Amino acid sequence: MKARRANSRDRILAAAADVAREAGPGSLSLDAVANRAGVSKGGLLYNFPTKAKLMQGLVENYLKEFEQALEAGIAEAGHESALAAYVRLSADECMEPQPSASWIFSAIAEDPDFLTPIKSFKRQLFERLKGETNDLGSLLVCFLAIEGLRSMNLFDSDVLSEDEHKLLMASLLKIAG
Amino acid sequence: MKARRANSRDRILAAAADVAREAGPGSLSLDAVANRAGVSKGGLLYNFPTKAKLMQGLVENYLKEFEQALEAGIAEAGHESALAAYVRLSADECMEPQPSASWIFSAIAEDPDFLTPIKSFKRQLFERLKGETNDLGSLLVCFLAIEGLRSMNLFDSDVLSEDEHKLLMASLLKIAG
DNA sequence: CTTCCTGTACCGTCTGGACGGTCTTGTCAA
DNA sequence: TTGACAAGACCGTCCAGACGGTACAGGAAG
Repeated sequence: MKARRANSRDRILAAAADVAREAGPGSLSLDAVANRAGVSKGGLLYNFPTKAKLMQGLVENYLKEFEQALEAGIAEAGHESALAAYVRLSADECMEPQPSASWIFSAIAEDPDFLTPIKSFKRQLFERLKGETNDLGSLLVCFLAIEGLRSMNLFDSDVLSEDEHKLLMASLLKIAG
Repeated sequence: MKARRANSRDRILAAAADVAREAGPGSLSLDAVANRAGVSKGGLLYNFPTKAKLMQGLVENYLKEFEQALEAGIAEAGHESALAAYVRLSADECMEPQPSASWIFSAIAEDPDFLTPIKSFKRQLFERLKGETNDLGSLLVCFLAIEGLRSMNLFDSDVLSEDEHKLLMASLLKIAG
């Protein structure tokens, strides 16, 4: 066991996400995160020597969890296409009222380059989906629509009603095949 | 003549957008904007008494210009659907390599509520498009895909190649009818 | 003894904003 | 026409506070 009270690194990461969501991305300060995580500022700085490292940790953690969920979704889907699995996964994720990733805005404010890993991950995902279909146009539409859904969730937009959300998902799954 | 050197208010707004784009959304300070606009900080504060007012001005200006472009696009489209005009407009806008609106991240960091007018504008737009079609599913897919495209542009994502971009637009226009 | 962490005190920088002053322009009575 | 003056537009300086980050003395656990 590495830590006395269950991995303080993860607690800090979770706390940072909480602070960003509840107090707004502009209020993500080291002090606030330390307080929220039940850790002293020194302890925080011990795990993440700089704010940039914290952001980087947030990004890496996000990508790791996303990848796991995606693999699980694809494995579970069985005969369905990977695209369909991705659609389902994203739709479920975006159903939750909580944006859950508004820390991204803090990261961008810190340095826009923090997005680079996310962008390359998305490109990889797209390439992968591309290899499994012969209708590139439909894939593009689907992929981008999901991207739009994610963006709306990120911005905490309530532009779509629940019914519309469901209809959208059904339409996408029909396109995805 | 109200101002000596041609509307300093607009110059400030443009300067703010420039700073956010070039120095990053986290570096959008009043000083930086004032310098960029060729205006003293006092002069800036005269036009926008607080940073929040500046952000508000940015949002309102953005919405105003968007609305104008949209009306022009629709009028120009003639027999085409409003949705198709919206698709074209957005596609053109997102072709430009410059994100052009990264100040939005600064606004969110300042206060997420600055997005409210944008959200309600989007909802209005959606309702309007809804009234002009009988295929809600297709509208949803189109609308969300455009949203995805805008988000990618905003995040300065180069996930899509130019060819893919064109193919996407063609597919969307086919769906939009 | 080392690892991991706490707590506190502190520093330099930057920021938003308040403030008083200054220059220009328009108005209007004489 | 001119001179007085008010209002508008803008400048430059100053400041309290918050922030990221450092330094260091300690303490519990293994």
